[in-house]
Amino acid sequence: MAEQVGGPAQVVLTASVARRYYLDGRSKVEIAEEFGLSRFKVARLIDAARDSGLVRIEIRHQGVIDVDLSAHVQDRFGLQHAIIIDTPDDHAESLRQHLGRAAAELLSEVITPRDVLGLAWARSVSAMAKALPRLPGIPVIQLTGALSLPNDDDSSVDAVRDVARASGGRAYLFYAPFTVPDATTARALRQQPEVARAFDQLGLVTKAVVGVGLWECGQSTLYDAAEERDRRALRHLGVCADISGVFVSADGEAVKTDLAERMIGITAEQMRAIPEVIAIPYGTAKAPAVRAALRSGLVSGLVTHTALARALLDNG
Amino acid sequence: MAEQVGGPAQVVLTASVARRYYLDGRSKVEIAEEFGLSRFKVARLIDAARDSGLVRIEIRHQGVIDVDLSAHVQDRFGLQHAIIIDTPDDHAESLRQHLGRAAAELLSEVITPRDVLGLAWARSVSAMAKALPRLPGIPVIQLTGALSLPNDDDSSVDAVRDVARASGGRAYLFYAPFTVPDATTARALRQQPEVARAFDQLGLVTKAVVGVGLWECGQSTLYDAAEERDRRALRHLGVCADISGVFVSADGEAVKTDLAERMIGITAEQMRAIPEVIAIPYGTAKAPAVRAALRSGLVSGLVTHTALARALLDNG
DNA sequence: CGGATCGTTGCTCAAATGAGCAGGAGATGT
DNA sequence: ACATCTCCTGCTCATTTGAGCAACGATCCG
Repeated sequence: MAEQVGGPAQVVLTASVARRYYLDGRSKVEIAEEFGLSRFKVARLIDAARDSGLVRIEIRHQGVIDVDLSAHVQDRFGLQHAIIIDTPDDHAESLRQHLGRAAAELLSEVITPRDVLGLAWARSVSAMAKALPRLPGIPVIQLTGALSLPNDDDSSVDAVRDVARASGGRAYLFYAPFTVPDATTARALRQQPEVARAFDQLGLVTKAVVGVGLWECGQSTLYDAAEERDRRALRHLGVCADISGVFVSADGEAVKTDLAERMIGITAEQMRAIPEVIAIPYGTAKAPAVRAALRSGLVSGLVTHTALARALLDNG
Repeated sequence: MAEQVGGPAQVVLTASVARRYYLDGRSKVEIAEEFGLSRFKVARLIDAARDSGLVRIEIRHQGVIDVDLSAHVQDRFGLQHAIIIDTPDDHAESLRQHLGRAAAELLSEVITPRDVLGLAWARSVSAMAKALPRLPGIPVIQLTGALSLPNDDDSSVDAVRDVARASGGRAYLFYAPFTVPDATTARALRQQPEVARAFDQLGLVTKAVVGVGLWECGQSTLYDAAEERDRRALRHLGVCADISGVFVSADGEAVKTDLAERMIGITAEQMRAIPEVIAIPYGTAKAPAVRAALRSGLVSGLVTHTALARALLDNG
């Protein structure tokens, strides 16, 4: 870089040639004829122009997507899709809306009429559902029960209904909590017609959208809703992340838990069978969980913000 | 420009491909293999990236030369060389120094050991001479007499001596004024051995450096030094510019004048015979004169500053 | 002055590339 | 439902382009 290209006349000639080539799109042969040079000379001038920095090529996107970081993350973690939203925002609610919108765009871009869509419970998934404009008429399957949140009227059901309405396709939804007090109740609930009907479709799901939580206080709605016994038990088992109810350790292994028997939701195996699972995590604190989720191979798409993406790369 | 490239996934893919192509210098075939696309698809993505503005290519020079303007001027006026110095400066002395330095660089770039260099009298030529670092050992010919300026110790002779010293070549210099009171004196001076020896070389000159003046008060040292009678007479003859003593009209025709008989200097025909004549004008006021000089075809190289170059293009 | 070395130039040949085209999928109007 | 339209894809073939090479000229030393 920044080597010399010679004297002023040389500089002007080089710049003219580079302009004709890069900006006017002429071929080197044409340029050679125009300037009375050999095409080799033209090629060398253009190389010199690039090497010397006289020609500067930059790739950027005047929008919310950090294309470079997105590509880097996608490449680094071998993802099918990675969308990194460039926002300095760190307010959870606002972040969720931004990411929801981006995820909605991504989904409407990658979904085809032959897809079957699965939605897990997560606030970011709800945000996406609300931002979704229109979709082909595809079936939408609810993947998990819902957690009721104090300050929020969203639920897994709402998201499924929203999306099904946007698509005009069949909605497989049910009303059930994410966790129940005992395994028996859970089994009973799974027998319930609506639940059973939805779970029967699980094997057909081709694309799913999930959230990611870190198994720590305030970093996972599932953690926050769990009893202290379960929190501890799972921590002891090495649980690092919950991917909409699927537990994985820091090194990306699915972890079998007692809690699973008391949950209404998709299993690790079922999730692994889904060709594309898009996660929408946010907050730098969750970086270890996201790393675990990516390592597990369960997640193949990521929609998140710059700060978290950088955290992933810095120590990933 | 600025068309869409599709959804976020598309944007990220396009950016990745464009990065590999433009920044990493991979071939489209390689990229196609890497991303599992056809090479045609890759080509279309790259085109889209350019059209949409995702890839921006700019050509600039982080230096004093405005390469774009230079190329434009060179093209517009069919010049062999055009160097436009980007400076907001409008102080004559400072401008002269900048242009002198640039002209010196240009000269040392284009001069070859087989050239014969001619120097006319002009303050900008002196400035160039002072800035000249080294040159092949070529003959240097003085083209005109000198005008003595009140606040300036430079003269045509000094410039010739400076350059000859820089080159180590033979200097054909003489001590004579640019204008004399009558034609007889002028003829007598031309008979003078030193003058005659220099003028004998005129036909051999292959490159020359000259100044340009506008035939108005304060815009030409020759005008300022002339008597009121001559000023008027030449204005009546339609003289617009003096190119180191060669007079041309606004439409670029050489103008024959009585004054010429009282001058010690190169004629229009002799100047036309020189393959490359580089002019170093400055000051926007001189735009009409420079335009005339360019139109005359006597000048084939230009070293000047942005303001004057823009003035030339705006109304040229 | 002769010889060595370095950079520059234009060549050949194989690979990369662009223009234009035909087939197919999806959208649209009747 | 059907015909038509449009857009997208990947093909062929001719052109453009790059890598490496040998000849040339200039410069530098001995």
